[in-house]
Amino acid sequence: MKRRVERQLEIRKIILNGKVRSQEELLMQLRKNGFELTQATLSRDLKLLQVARVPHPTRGYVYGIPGAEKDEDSNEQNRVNFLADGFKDLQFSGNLAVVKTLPGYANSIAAVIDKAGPWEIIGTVAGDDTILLIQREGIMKTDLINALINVMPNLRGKL
Amino acid sequence: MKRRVERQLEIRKIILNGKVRSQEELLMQLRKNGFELTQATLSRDLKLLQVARVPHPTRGYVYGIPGAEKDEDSNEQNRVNFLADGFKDLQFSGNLAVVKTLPGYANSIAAVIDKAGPWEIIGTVAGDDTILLIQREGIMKTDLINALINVMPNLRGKL
DNA sequence: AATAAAAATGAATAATTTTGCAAATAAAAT
DNA sequence: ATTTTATTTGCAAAATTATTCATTTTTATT
Repeated sequence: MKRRVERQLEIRKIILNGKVRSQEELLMQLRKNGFELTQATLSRDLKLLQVARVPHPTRGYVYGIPGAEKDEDSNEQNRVNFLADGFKDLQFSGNLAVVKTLPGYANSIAAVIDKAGPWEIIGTVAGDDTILLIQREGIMKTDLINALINVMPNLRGKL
Repeated sequence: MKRRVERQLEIRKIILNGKVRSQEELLMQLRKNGFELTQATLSRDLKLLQVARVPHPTRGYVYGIPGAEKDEDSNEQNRVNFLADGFKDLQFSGNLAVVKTLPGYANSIAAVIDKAGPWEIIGTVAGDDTILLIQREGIMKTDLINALINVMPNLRGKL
């Protein structure tokens, strides 16, 4: 399962070089660089990487990454790390904790938390960019913070 | 030749509201708002406006304007006033406040609140016609109400 | 190591978007 | 006002991209 990661890194790299007009074109490039795959897989990769096809004044359409500028990571654990980048803030009120995220990240992050199912958190409710965490009675803020770090190591330092 | 400009402005507005997943969907919205056109024309408009279809972590694909995020300002205030019309009711329970809105307004209104980020409110979770506001510890109801009025002046009198 | 479970992939197909072209509409020129 | 020129649009077809389904490959478990 190494190939997939390498491939997506390569895709990012090519995209950031900024001259791809279609998936077919990108596919050729990838094959030239030794990656075997079909357009179907490429489409899925692009979706995962959030690469969009944006209209370009002179070149018709060009693939590009709206937000990012950097490169690296992708795979299941890295997906979590990646999602952690969407984390913005954590605040408490009574037995509730409120996580603010970048738009659209709340559900994914909440899903990660749900899946891990830390004992300290008895449930989550996610909107688009906000997650409500209901913490178990008797839990201290630091316990919950540690639980989150346990689920998403990358959060260390952001909390 | 006025219709085309108006239409494209309308498209921008709808897009910036951020919930369009396909041209068909956008087309319906436009028709509902009194614009007659086909999907082909829409495609061309989107190209002109440089609106891209970007993969969204949770929503599949969403149309958006990569570069844009700002402008508005004068329009922004109008948008806020407009959205305030969707407000229906406010009730409290403990450190929570529940806002009821017309169907479909919750997310937009919550977004306005989030953007303003009043100190009294530490987070929001929005569904379709309901917004949950988590208020900071030690805040009184009147404080929260005033914070809301501050964010959306038009609410004065409705609260 | 064998088996079960989960994830990734390709082929084919469906869904969506773009575009060539002719017709309609608007603007400019006479 | 009429003709000429340029712009805009819809239709239908082409091009492109996304997804379904079956299969293979990888990862986890016993």
